Amino acid sequence: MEVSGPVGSLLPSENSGIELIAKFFRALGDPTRLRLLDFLLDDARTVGDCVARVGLSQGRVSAHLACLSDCGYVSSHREGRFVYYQVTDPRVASLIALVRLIAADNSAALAHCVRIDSATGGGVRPVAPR
Amino acid sequence: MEVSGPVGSLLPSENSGIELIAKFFRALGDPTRLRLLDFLLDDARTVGDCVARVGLSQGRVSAHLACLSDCGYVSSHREGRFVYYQVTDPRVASLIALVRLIAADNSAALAHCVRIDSATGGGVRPVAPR
DNA sequence: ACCTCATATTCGGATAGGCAAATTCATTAA
DNA sequence: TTAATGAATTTGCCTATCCGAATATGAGGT
Repeated sequence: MEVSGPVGSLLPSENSGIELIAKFFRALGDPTRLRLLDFLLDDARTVGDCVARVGLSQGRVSAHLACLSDCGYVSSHREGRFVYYQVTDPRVASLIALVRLIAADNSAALAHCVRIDSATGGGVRPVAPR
Repeated sequence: MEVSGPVGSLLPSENSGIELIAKFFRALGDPTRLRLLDFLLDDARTVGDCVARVGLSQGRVSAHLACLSDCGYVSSHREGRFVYYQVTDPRVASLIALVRLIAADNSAALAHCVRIDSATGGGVRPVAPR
């Protein structure tokens, strides 16, 4: 095994590993999931709480939470009819904080980046002016 | 004005700010861009270098680099006919390293998360077995 | 068993965003 | 100016993923 190069790669050597990291980032690439994550940093909350918080349909919120859970950003436990979700890994907060810092220094350019669209999402939109 | 809650929010209060953070994450949610970023951590490279590295079309690579640039992950400078791209913010490496750590502890679940698809992309695919 | 409430999954529809190929723009050499 | 080369943009196509609404599943109460 190599003793490690001068700088080497920060990424897994296998394609599947790189794809996982990308997936992991994509999980945080949605405003709703970010809001949920933020909401779940302090306390355990039920799906209903989350629905009230973000204002989307129950089904959609449930799916978002499942996604965050699959990716390991939150953990969940059932209590009777309720399921509680919560961020348990303290590194998650660090991650968001770090990104906030970096993004803050580039907010102007970021805002104008059209290669990644800031759309509202795929939902019901008024008309789309051609 | 509030003096700040017990923990408060890690996110911007404005929707537009949250959307920016999401955008920022989405920029890293693509395997090709991750590979490029990794490639650009050590030295400045031309678009041609990057094309050779990732093996995609020149146009696609150029667009990916522009995206990374817009988001502030890399900076660029022209030298004659060549344009060099490079990661200049050391926090970018920290960010990737941190995510690697967190993702590593959840790789099993992450790999099975179907809510975020690991697809190869929209390009030319052999056949797709119905 | 049956009903109710909370959560999860499925369905149909629309946009974001990835890819290659072709085209255009920019810069330097003849 | 014209040709050559590297990079950026446009075009057409295809998949990922968002959304709400409807439906299904799980747990507790009657």
